[in-house]
Amino acid sequence: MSLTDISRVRRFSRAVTTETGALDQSFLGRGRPLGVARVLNAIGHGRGDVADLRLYLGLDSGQLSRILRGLEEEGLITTETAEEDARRRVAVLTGKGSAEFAEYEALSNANANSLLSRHPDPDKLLEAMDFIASALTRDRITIELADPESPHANWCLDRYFDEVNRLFKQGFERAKTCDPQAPAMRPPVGAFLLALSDGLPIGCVALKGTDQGYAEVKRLWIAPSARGLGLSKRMMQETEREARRLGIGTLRLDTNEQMPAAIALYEKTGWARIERFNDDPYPTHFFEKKLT
Amino acid sequence: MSLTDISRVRRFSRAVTTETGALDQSFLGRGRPLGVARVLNAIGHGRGDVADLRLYLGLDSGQLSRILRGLEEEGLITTETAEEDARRRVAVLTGKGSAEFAEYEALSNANANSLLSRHPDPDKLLEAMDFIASALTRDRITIELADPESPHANWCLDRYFDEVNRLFKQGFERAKTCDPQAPAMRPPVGAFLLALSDGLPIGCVALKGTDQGYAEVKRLWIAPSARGLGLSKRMMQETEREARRLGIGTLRLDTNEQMPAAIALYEKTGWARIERFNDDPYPTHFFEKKLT
DNA sequence: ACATCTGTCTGACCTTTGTCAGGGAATTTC
DNA sequence: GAAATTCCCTGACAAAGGTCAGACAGATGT
Repeated sequence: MSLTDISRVRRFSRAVTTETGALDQSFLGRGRPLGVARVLNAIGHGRGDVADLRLYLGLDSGQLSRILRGLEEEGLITTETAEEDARRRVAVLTGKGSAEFAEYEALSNANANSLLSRHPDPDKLLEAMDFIASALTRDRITIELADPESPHANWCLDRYFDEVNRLFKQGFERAKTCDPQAPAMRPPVGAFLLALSDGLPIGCVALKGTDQGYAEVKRLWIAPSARGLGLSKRMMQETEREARRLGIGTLRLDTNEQMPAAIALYEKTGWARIERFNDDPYPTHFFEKKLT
Repeated sequence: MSLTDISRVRRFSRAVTTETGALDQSFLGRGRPLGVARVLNAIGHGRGDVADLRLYLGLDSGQLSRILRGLEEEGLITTETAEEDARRRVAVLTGKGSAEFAEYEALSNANANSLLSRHPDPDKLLEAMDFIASALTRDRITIELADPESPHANWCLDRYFDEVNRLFKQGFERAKTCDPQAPAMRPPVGAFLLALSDGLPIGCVALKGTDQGYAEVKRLWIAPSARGLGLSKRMMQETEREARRLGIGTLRLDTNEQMPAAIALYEKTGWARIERFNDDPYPTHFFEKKLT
């Protein structure tokens, strides 16, 4: 790695710490020290569990305990013992606490908004941010089962169709293809998987159950910002695992010659070329994989 | 601005603070509090002036004074009164201090390096980082006079020629064009300007003096990561100001039809199309501007 | 039933950071 | 040359962050 490259990284990190340092400042606008504000925000984001908080914020048990007591005295939270284990405690926002949390959220949003609107090309800035965030949190991307009609799923599918439409010379109409119905992508016949990075969806894949002895893999999509991280391979592995769990023995999929990266992936991971098995006008290549 | 966009910005900022938080941790590996380490590093980077330090690090005068005394007791720095103003003090690294500073630099470099080498496509990551760093530090981009043969200038010029070569279908050979000689780009006949963002060069422009009653604007280049920020306009304004300072009354420039953005800029900022005034094979458009 | 482990809380203590008023020396202004 | 200003230092104090040993209650294993 050349020295210039390193100084580019360091310039980035200086720029970002200066900026996000200013972002931290916004937390101070409400007369509460940073540590306390961070704890309040973490609780607001659903991390009420004390042990979880300690881990997440890297705080000493004594320190966290004091901060929690302080918040309790302010009337912003209450603490209850957890049901499943009476040693553990869980912090919960009171009404006043929720209002205060909302104020912090508004501050954060306003900050993000002003950062974005100061830039002449916000879309490009967002793309670069997504790319970097995906790169940095790569080790923390999770793949989870989701409902095919949930907002996150729809967000991904919309992007998928947009992209396919742009890619195919002849265009792509959702009505003409065999778009799987939601029930076929739900257990026990099928599944829908989302890749989440820090809570935001960055990829999806569907497993569509059929009554013909096989299931189809469809709608594999990875956000542009998350490509090149080996995520599609992970998604496919998870899909196979899910298929096994559902007792499915044979997987099929179709794809188009204009997606060479996808085709290469399938060929590298044990999929076999087969004859056309449907009359969808868009796909040109057909694959099958037996699960053992 | 949509809520999704805002959550994308916030995801970025969380990802980055987690990562650069870990980077700050590295400063703690040497048994010194963060504030002290920051001061030592700033001094190592040439910011020895006490008033400058205070401004740069945002420290209270009392606090900085205490930190400096601490570093002095450790034998890492000495402070001297400035020559030009005996009230001001300047901190200088001792031999031991330089060694310590070098250790911090090595830590930082190793950190940046590991971040980069963990990524499958470091070049793309660097580009995204440059883009964001330029966007965030936009208000702090400075334009300075530089020597046309300095390393920074050469770095920019190399990139300029690379890019022109890629842009022109017929290619571009530095030998065939009228490449101005360095002395023509130095005062008192000409100038060479660099755009610096946090010390790194991100653009250049040359003012080439001639003995024919006008000067030529040449080699206007902005790093891809810094485009769209209105920087070329600022560079051209600075060039005109510099020309006035040198007593130049007429500016000329040539450009190529394959650079529509540049042509649009010239037309919008008071340049007039004129006849070809040289026999350089590459340019297709010629402009002139009278300075009043 | 007993010992052991786990999760949280408390109190004590220290370091670091943040803030402010005032003093002394050098410089600038009039 | 006197007054005002600028720059750095000092001392005092408060707030916040960090660390640790021990107490207590609940969970777990034998």
